[in-house]
Amino acid sequence: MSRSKVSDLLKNGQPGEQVEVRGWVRTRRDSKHGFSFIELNDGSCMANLQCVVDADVEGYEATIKDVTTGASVALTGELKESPGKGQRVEMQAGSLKLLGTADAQSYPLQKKRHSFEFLREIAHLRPRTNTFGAIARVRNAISASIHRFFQDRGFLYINTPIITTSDCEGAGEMFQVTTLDLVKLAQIQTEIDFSQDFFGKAASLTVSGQLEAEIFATSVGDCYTFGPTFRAENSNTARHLAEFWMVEPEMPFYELEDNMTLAQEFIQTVIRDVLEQCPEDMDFFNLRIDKTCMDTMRNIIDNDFIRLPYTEAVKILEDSSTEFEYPVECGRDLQSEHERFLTEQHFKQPVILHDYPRTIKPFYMRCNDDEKTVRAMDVLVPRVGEIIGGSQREERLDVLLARMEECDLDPKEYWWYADLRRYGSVPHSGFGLGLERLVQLVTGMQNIRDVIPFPRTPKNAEF
RNA sequence: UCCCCGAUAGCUCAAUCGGUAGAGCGAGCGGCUGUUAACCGCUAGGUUCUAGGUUCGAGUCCUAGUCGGGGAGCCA
Repeated sequence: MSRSKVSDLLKNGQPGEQVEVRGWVRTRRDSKHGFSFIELNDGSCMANLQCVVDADVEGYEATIKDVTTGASVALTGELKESPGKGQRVEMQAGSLKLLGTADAQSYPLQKKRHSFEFLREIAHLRPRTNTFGAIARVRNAISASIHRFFQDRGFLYINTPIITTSDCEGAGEMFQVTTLDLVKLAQIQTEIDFSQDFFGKAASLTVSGQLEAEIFATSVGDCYTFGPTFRAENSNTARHLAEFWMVEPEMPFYELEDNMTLAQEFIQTVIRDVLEQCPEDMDFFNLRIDKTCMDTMRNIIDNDFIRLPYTEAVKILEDSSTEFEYPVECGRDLQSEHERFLTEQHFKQPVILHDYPRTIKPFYMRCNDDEKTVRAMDVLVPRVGEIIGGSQREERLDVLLARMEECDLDPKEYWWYADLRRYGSVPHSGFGLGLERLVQLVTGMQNIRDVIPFPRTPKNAEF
């Protein structure tokens, strides 16, 4: 007999079927009338399979005391209509085999609610809980949907490098990558000679695949990257990770408006897919994690995102009667509280802010004719804030070089990036979406450390 | 990195003015039960985050540190 998955049995299993299941015990309830209920979970879905094990079942006597929360077991038996409430079918076990024990005294996961802070300390066991199992399934559905969205539109999936020697892409502090013997170098005080290092120059982990993606956008056409990204910022918030996953589409012949349209369709399509594919997990999040979760999803799916120029956003904020801790000032970046006001209170739906002051944006964004703003866009969503940052790229060589100078960057370091404007330059656009922030948005989870299996943050890389 | 708050049983928390360390849940044992957040009784379980200091006496006050939470900055 081959192993069935619990999700399949609960959905399609018919009374009378002989089946085998394997998984981990969530809880056991004994009846002194000589049988036990075992709630078995194998991670395939939120729900457990209730298995009724009579005392005369093979393996019962010898093992039932060790069939505790967390233990792994294999069960064979017959599916039956369940007389009890809470499940359509259950298993009447014919055999019980204990695969691995879990000492009840020391097993950290109890039959009770645990705080997310505590579960973070046992990240190797937290996927066995309802919440983290659901997050894993939803995150998977999101990732698959992301690929499907782009593949359906003929985008090429491009693998951009993890290790880079472009030392300043204007996107934050970088993790250095080296094979130099740091212990030895610390003992003899000397200048570091990076020509002796593995790549012959200083190298780091990537903070973005955008510049490389532009190479492919201007050759093979629409493309996207989807991979890990590293920022060595000492940021300690519920929205930042040192290692996170980013999706970066890059499209030739797209202007900013096209970019905004793609961003909206992208988010809406992925959310629609998740609602369709993970209904039970989403019910759980809506019930236990964030009661407004489903309403927020519906709202995002059903409405066009608001498109709002930066200058008009400033006006709205200035005209509002709300007292902000930090005053709104044209020419400066908006504070989190301002962004939250716009998306959570004023519009109550996603907002795409665009055409920001050039002084607060990176060199590669396309300059507007007003010489004050650039074709940048940020997609803001309720509760999570900025989920997408993107722009139309500067395709005019002279303007790009001038902007590099303005930003104190050495054009020599970006010779190949400038070449793209030197030979067959075209208007193009792209954006970056933080995967974990999207998972946060969909699940309602408050802390980004809980929507990635193994969070990396300052002072934290245990698992 | 900055501001505020916190760290006490396996987990979540309480402990008045500085005076003998407490509950619920979980666990063990027993009872009851087609149960499903099961229920009832009993039992065990503590270097009160770390290092100093004040005091006759510190979980409680002071200093420094570590880690966590909320907010801010950086951003996705």
